[in-house]
Amino acid sequence: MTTHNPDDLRVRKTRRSLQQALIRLILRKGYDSISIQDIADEAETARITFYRHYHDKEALLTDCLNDLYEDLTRRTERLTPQMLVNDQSPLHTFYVHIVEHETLYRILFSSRGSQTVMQRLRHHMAGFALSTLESLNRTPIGDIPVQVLAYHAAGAQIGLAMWWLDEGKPYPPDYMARIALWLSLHGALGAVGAIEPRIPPPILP
Amino acid sequence: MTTHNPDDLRVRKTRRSLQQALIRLILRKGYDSISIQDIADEAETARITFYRHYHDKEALLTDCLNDLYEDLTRRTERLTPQMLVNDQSPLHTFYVHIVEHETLYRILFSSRGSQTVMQRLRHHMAGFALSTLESLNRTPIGDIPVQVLAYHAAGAQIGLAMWWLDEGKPYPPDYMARIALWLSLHGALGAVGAIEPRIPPPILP
DNA sequence: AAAGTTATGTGACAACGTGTATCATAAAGT
DNA sequence: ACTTTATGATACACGTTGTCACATAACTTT
Repeated sequence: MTTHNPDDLRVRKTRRSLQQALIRLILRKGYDSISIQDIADEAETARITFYRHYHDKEALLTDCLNDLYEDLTRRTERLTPQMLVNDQSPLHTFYVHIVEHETLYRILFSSRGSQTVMQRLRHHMAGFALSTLESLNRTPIGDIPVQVLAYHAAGAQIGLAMWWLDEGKPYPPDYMARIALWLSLHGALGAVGAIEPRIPPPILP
Repeated sequence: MTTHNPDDLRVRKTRRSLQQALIRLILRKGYDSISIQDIADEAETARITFYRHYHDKEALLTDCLNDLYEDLTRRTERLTPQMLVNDQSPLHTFYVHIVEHETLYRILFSSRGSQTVMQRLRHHMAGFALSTLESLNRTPIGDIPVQVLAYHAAGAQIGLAMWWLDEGKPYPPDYMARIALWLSLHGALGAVGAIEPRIPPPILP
């Protein structure tokens, strides 16, 4: 496969066409049933041109998702301690992003969506959780691994967002963002007002 | 497609062969590169026989995973308040189950796993969270919807388990079960020892 | 155990998707 | 204007899919 020059106008135009074509096709008929020929037709380009830029469908999808994540990351700001209690949290950005790209998120979350997407999203959210933890400027007690903390929170956010879309967005995005953050911070016992007794965390064996 | 009698010995034998063949093949060469012919060869049956029982590869995989899910449901018990602080929680059952069926869970959690089964697993975990909340015998403060609480916790558990398998099981199952439950109960602020000030939950708009 | 029923095996088929090759053409870069 | 390079058109070999009849084997029923 010839290595194309990414700065060439033709190359950039072709790749952008292919990416947008894939998005449109995913919205129209789901990911799995899409063939390379479909993408080429939709992008109004030759099938062989696809192979000159991407090895397979997954590679193109990855390219698209990178853009989506870049867009999300660009908007996501670090969480400062003061921001923990107001509406300007990165989770708010997340929920607004979901609303803006609702159809796409809906398909990615559904049974027709790709699990690869979810995995990437989980890593992304875990990274956000890690930086949030850093901004708190405290280390976990009881030798709780930070990774455990991060992926616990990441899964919680994604699972909640999936439920929210499934149910047809029963609550507004800003409420979801605040309650989601609050729950991750204070836990279920905080939610039921059972603040005592505070049981110490399990110790690593 | 002829409707086969599931009680017929030949049918049960064939389906079992196909299921086991798929598992073996996934172990050997991954899911994506497996063709129907491969499955038929491995199961020592004719290719057309596959089509007489399953519509496609995904259907066979779903069948395998449904069995897994049923097995987990059978073993999962309600969480009593006393069980919250010891090792006998359903989460312990969950992690032991993952270890026992590690290969299948890897598939389920991987990029090619079925999102449908994942969705069912999420609902299952959410139901478990709901019954846990009931056993606490307290209602959430600040009008927090119980569904939000449940799916927040469910996502956290599944996300954490996925990370744990991805990382090659860096901690023992019983530690994971206890830390997972503790984190859902006490939250991230509990994990960093920041118990005050206790910020009240957001109010529904 | 014999007769009837039903699942499986064989071999073949068209349709489709994939990946690659060649050569001419168009569009970019210098 | 000249050179370089990406794209388009066409074709090919190959593997996979889904579906036929028809014969045979295995199971169920009496």
